[in-house]
Amino acid sequence: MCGRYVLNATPEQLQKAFDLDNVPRLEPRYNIAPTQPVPIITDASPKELTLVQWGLVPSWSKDPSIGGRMFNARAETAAEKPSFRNAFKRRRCLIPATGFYEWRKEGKTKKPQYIHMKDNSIFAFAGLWEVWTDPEGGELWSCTILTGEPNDLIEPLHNRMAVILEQGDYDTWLDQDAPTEALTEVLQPYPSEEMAYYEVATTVNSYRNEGAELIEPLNPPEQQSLL
DNA sequence: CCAGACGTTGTT
DNA sequence: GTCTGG
DNA sequence: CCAGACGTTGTT
DNA sequence: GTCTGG
Repeated sequence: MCGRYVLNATPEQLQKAFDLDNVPRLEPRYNIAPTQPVPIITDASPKELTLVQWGLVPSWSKDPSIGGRMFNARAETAAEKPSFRNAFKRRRCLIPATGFYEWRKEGKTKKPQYIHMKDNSIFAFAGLWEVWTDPEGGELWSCTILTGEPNDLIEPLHNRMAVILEQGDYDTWLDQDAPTEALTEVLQPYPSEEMAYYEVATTVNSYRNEGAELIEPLNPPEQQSLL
């Protein structure tokens, strides 16, 4: 699954990876947490970044705070669930990232692991987005990250993993006319061979902490083999 | 008919 | 223990 | 995801 | 908004 991630790409990387028209200046982020604003690429405006809250608020919600617990949606069921099905049909998005964290349970303690592409390239989570309107007419835009089966790399860490899209599947995912079969086709576990992970300090546990040091390897000697 | 939920993860 | 907030 | 709160009344 | 449960 995915409850904390990293986006420290340059504007050039973002522009190139997603073929954007223009890219706003973005601070590098090493500790993005649910409820925070995140840049996404929507099917409605695929040539630009859109800032939305991470944590999908269904349009019919009475209380938008529900979004705080809607930061993931199961890929297997999102097309049917009342909270997600409309978004699954018409409001899909790419959520750019350069890495994410998983907390591995070791006895009583949880140790954060930083997972990334071996070549440190930028990638995209498969996401859904939604608009919620408050009684005064103000709009809250939000998104969620789909989860699916883990690949062989992540399987020892967790029984779920965020869905990462192949670059060649971006267009399909954002195509509002794509048939359901084509969509489920692209929601496969990302190839293990292209990914790696290592343990990091528990500093990342608090969302208040931020900075490049959060993705520094802990215990570099014994972790080298994993890189 | 109306009331109440609508979600995921992980753990038991 | 469980909910809320970031 | 983890961290942190978890409550009310009345007064400023 | 729409489905489920009573």
